[in-house]
Amino acid sequence: MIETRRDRRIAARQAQILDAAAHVFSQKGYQNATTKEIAEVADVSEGTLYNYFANKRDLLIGVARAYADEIMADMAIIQPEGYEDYLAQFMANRFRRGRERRLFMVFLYESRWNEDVRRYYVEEAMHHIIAQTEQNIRDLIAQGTLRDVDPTIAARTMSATIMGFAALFELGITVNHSSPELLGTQVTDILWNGLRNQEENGRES
Amino acid sequence: MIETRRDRRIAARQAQILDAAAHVFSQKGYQNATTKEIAEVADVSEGTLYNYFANKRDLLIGVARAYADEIMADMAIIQPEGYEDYLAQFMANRFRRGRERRLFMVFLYESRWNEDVRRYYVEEAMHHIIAQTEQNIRDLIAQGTLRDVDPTIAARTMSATIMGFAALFELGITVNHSSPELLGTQVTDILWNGLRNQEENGRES
Amino acid sequence: MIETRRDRRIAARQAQILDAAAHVFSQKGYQNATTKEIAEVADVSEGTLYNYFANKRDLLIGVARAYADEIMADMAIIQPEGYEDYLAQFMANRFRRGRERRLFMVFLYESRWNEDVRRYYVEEAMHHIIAQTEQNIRDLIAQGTLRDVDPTIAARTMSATIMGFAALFELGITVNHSSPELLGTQVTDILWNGLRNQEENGRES
Amino acid sequence: MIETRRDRRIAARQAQILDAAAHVFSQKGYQNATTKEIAEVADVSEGTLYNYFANKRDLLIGVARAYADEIMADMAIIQPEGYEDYLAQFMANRFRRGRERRLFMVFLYESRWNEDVRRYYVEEAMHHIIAQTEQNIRDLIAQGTLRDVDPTIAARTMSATIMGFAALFELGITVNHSSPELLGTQVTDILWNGLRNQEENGRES
DNA sequence: AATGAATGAGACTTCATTCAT
DNA sequence: TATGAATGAAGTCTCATTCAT
Repeated sequence: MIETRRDRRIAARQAQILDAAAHVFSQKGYQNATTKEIAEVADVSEGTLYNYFANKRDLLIGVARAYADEIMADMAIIQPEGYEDYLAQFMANRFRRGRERRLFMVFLYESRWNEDVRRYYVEEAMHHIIAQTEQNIRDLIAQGTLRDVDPTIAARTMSATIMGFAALFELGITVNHSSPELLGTQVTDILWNGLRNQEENGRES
Repeated sequence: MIETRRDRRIAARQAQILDAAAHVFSQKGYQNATTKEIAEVADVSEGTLYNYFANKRDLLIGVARAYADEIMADMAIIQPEGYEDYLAQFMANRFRRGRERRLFMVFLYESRWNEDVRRYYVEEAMHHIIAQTEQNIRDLIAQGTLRDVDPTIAARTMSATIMGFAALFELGITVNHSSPELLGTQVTDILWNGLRNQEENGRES
Repeated sequence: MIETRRDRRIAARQAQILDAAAHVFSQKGYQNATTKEIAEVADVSEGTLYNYFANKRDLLIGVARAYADEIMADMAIIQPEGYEDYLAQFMANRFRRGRERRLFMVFLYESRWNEDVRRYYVEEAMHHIIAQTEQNIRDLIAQGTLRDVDPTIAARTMSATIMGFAALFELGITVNHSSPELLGTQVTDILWNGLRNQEENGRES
Repeated sequence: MIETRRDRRIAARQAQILDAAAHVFSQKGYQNATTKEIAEVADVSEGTLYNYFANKRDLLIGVARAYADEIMADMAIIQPEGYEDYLAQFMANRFRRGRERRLFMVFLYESRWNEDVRRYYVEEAMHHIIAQTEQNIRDLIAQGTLRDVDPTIAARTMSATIMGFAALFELGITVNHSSPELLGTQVTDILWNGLRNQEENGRES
C-alpha cells in the first residue's frame, strides 16, 4: 500500500514499453525490429528497456502474453444467444483485433523458433480455445444440434478458418465491404450450416 | 542453342542451391538461416551462391517462386469427379505438401516485409487461386448447386481454412489419426455441406 | 567534536560499504564485480555508494588501503623470539589472511592498471615491508647471523616466496595437511637455512 | 600437401592475431583489452578475429596455451650440470620471459574466473612443473643430496618463489643491477642452500 | 541523506556481401 | 567459374554513474 504510487509508475512504464514493442513488432516483425527503435517509440533509452525486460525475446513474450490475455478477456465478455451467435461474435472479435494490431502472424511465426512464445501464445491460448471448442461440439452433437462429424476435425476446422482469415487480413487480402461483425456472421453461417443436423430441424441455428 | 549444355549446368546448379535454400529456410526461417549454412547444404561455397543469386532475398524469392509453381502444378494434375472432389483433392495436396516442407508460414510471414515474396507468392499464387475459387463458386451458385452465399466470402473462407490448417500443422497441432486424404475429405465435407443448396438435393455429398 | 556521533555514523556506513566491496571483490574480482551487487551486499542503494565513494575505483582503493593497514597491524602485533620466529609468524599471518579473504591477487593484478591501488597497496605496504626486510637482513649479516648474500636479493626472495604462496592459495593449490602456522615454520626453515651463516653456528634455527 | 600455401597463410594469420592479443593483454589485462584494439594491433578487422577465434575468451585461451607451451619448450632445452644448475637456468628463463612479456599475472588472475585458462595454464603447466619438482626433490633426498624436508612444501616453496618474482617484475619491483641469469643463480643459491644436506657435504654448490 | 530508475557509451558478436586468387 | 577469407555495419546487451524525488 505504501508503494502504490511507485508501483503504478513501474506498471505504467512497463505498459508503455510493451505498447511500443507491440507497435514495432506489428510493423516490422520480431527479427527486423530493433531495440533501438522500440526504445525510441517508447520514448525511453535503450538501457531502460533492460530495466524492465531481460532481453528482446522477453519483450516478445510480454507482448504475446498480453495478446493472449486479450483474447481470453474478449471471450469472457461475449454474451451469446446460442452457440452459433457465440461463434459469430468470437470471430467478429478476432477479425476486429486482427485489423487493429496485426500481430497474429508474428506470434504464429516466431512460436516456431521461440519456445516461450510457443508456450504463452500457442499452447496457453490456442490449445485452450481448440479444446474448449471441441468439447462444445461434442455436446452439441450429443444433443442432436450438430450432425455426427468428427469433433476433433470440426474444432480444428473452425480454428483454422479463423486463423486463416487473420493471416489473410495481415496480407492485405480483405473483404472490402464487410465489417468484422458481418463477416463473422457470414463465415459462421457457412461453418454452422456445414455442421448442423439438417434432418431434425429446419434452418433455425 | 550452342550453349545448351552450359545452360543445363547452370540450371542444375541453380536448382541445387534453391533446394538447399528451401531446406534451410524451412528449418530455420528466413532470418535465422545463414548464407553460410545454405552454401554448406548446397555443397558450394558462399561465393558461388552470389554467382547465381544477387543476394539472400533473391534466394527466398526463388524458393517462393518454385513453391508457387508447385502449387499450380499440383492443381493442374487433379482429375476430379465434380467440384467437391476437386476441393478434397486440392486440400489433400496442400496438407501433404505442408507436412513435407513446412515452408508455408515462412512465405506468409516474410511476404509482409518482403515485397517480392509478396508478389510471387501471395499475389501470383494465392490471389489466383482465390479468384478462381470465387468464379467457380459463382458458377455453382448460378447452376443451383450451391446456395446463395456471398461468393467473395465463401472463396476466402475456403482459402482461410486451408491456410489455417497449414499453420496448425507447422505449429505441431495435428490431427493424429488423419491422412492428408482423409482430412481433405472431412474438411471438404464440412465446408461443402455449409455451402450447398439443401432444398434441391438431399444429403449426398 | 560536536559532530562526533555523526562522524561515527558516517565511518560505520563507510566500513559497511567497504566490507561489502571487499567481499564482492574477493569473490568476483574488480572488473566482474558490479556496483549493484556491492550495494546489495552492503544493504544500501547504489546511489548511497556514491555518497561515500566517488566511484567504483575509489571503492577498490578503500579496500586496498584497509588491507594494507591490516598487514601493518598484523606485523605490529607480532612478538617474536628472534628474527627467524618473526619470519615464521609473519608468514603464518599472511597465509591465514590469504585463506580468509583471497583479495591478494585482486590488488596485485589491479595495481598494474590502477595507479592508486598501486600507490596504496604496492608502494606503501609492499615496498615498506621489503625495505624493512632488507634492512633487517643487512643487520643480521653485519652481526654474523646470516651469511654474506646480497641483501636486496634476499629480501626480494622472501617477499616473492610469500607472495607466491598467496597466489598458489588463490589458485587452489594448497598444502592440504598444513596449518598456516606449520607452513610458516617450514617455509621459514628453508629460507632461513638458506641464508644463515653455517660456519659460525651449528644448526639451531 | 596441395593446401600447404593456404595452410601456411592461415597459420600465419592466427599467429598474427595471437601476437596482437598477447600484446594487448599484457598491456591492458584481459578485461580492459577490447577486441577493437586487438584487431587494430593485428591489423585486421574485428570481424576477422572471429574467423579465427570463437570469442574473446578463446583468444585468451589461445595466448595461454602458447605461453604454457613456451614454458615447456624452455624447460626441454635446458642442459644442466646437476640439479642446482637446472634450477638456476629454469629461473633465469622464467625471469627473462617475464621481462619480455609480462603476461604471467594476467593468466594467474584470469584463471580464477576462467575455467579454460585454468585448465590450460594452471593445471597443465603449473601442476606439471610442481609435480615434477616434487619428484626430483624426493629423489635428491633419497640420495642424500638434500636434507630431510617435506618434499611437498619444498616444491611449492620453489614454485612460489619463482611466481613471486614474476609478480614482482610485473609490478616494476626489479633488482636493477641483476641480469636474469645472475638473479637465477643467486635465488637458487639461497633455496638450494636452504635445502641441501649440510652434514654430508661442505659448501660447494 | 537515501533511493533506484534512467541513461548512454561502448563492449562483444554476427553475418551478408565482396573480391583477390 | 569457384572459392572462402576479409570486411564492417549494425545489433543486442551491460553497467558505472547521475539526479529527481
